Amino acid sequence: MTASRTSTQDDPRVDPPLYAGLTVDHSSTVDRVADELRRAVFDGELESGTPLREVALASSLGVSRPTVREALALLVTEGLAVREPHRGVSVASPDPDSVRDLCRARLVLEDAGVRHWPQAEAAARERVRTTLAAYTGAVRAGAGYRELNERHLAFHVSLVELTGSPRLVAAQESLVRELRLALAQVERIRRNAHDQADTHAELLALLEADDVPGAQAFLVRHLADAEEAILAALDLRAEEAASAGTAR
Amino acid sequence: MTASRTSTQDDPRVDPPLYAGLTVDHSSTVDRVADELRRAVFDGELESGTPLREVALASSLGVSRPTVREALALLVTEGLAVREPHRGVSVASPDPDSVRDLCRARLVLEDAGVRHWPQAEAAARERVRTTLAAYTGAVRAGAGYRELNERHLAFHVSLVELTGSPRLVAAQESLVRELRLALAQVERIRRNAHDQADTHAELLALLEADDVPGAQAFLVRHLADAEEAILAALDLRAEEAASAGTAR
DNA sequence: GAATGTCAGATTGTCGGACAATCTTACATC
DNA sequence: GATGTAAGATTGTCCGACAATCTGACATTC
Repeated sequence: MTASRTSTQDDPRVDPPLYAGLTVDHSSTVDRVADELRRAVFDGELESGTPLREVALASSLGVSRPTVREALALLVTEGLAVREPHRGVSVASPDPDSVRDLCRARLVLEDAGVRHWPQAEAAARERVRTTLAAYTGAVRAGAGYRELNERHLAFHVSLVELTGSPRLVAAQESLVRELRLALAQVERIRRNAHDQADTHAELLALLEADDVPGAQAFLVRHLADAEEAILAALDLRAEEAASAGTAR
Repeated sequence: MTASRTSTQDDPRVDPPLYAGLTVDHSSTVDRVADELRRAVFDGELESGTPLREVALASSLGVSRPTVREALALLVTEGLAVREPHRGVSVASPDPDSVRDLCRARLVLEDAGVRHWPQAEAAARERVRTTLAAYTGAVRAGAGYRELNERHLAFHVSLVELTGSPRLVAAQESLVRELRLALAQVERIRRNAHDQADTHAELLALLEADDVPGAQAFLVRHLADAEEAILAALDLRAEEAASAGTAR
């Protein structure tokens, strides 16, 4: 309620629609620390399970302990880290059950978005097209697997945006964040992202043809495939970790 | 991922299934402060828009400012309060757009739950029945409107539990929390909750008959009615506030 | 008279230090 | 082998302090 504590402020006092494109960074230190931690987690610099010590992070980042604490609390509510009372927070470790749940949940949200396609606002439909174009463009440009993941997940978020519901989009973004964590942990080993640009183009084609049931069925298959791929990679990663453990 | 920082811990070290029913309150001071604030908000003690000053709350609750800050951060992430940079946090004020979004979003989640009825686990189905029974029981017992709201919303959460997805349930609980806030603000004026026990019984009957499409259609109507009722009450409340403002 | 500059008060954002409570680990004891 | 004890580390909570920022009132300038 009373949403939008966002940056851009359209103040009614300033009459002319001037001063567009001017923005000031209103981010707090806590936000920047949280951003840095997220980046490190997504980039695989922080392996899953790694403890995030408050004092160490504070001195390392040049901020105070309360600031780090607040940032860690953010990560915890986002599901990127877990807090065990009196034991501190550590990077969350994706387990198969979590991945399965993530995929089931996002199927519900993305399916809702696809169903809304006919009634969706033109702007939302256009956003689906542009995010897909950005994805395929990145694929053709031979972008790194991290950027490909970004673009890929952005497309799936844009599907939920078809519902026009900010809260559903927020929920999807939360799911995608956790998924990104899982992917980051997986891709520390297999440093590649599937090229699924064609697959997604096919999905969009079905939508453009107003074939909603077809798009739904397509989405079900696509997400099932994705789930299977992630689980397989996760399994492979667990095996390697186990063999590394016994070898030691 | 690696969920459950919950209270009950099933430790594999203790062999006999003894010590059941023994629990220790592991809640932190922050949690208790947050609980108290939620209660005050839901009970209408704190009107929407009321600023939540850190120092005042700290001295009033007998805790330190950092503790209050952390609790307020929790409320903000839950959507029960909003933080404006350098201006502090205040109780969120439900506006019509938010209510519409909440209803649209929960329709997606609850509809997903209803669709899952045939494949849902027996325990989940049983939970729907028990929460409905608790609701109707409370209605017959002439419970207060607060308890009725609790039971009513619990039923709608139980519908999402049919999906078997913890994350979807968490999302629904978040939506319901915001809805509770809106209802609390509305009911400061009209201190009554609709008796919708019969309506919900009808929904369950459709499910028991495995008439999923019927249940879906029923749910759409029911949620549309609920949305309309809340919006009307909200409108009425806004009018009273306006007239009170001009009268002063 | 409207826009702008300035100041004081209030509140938050961030910091540093401090201490108690708790967990872990290792060691000692029965 | 189970239990008790001590040390070290880490978190949970608190206090005090200061800078940054917002608000509002007042003075200034054109």
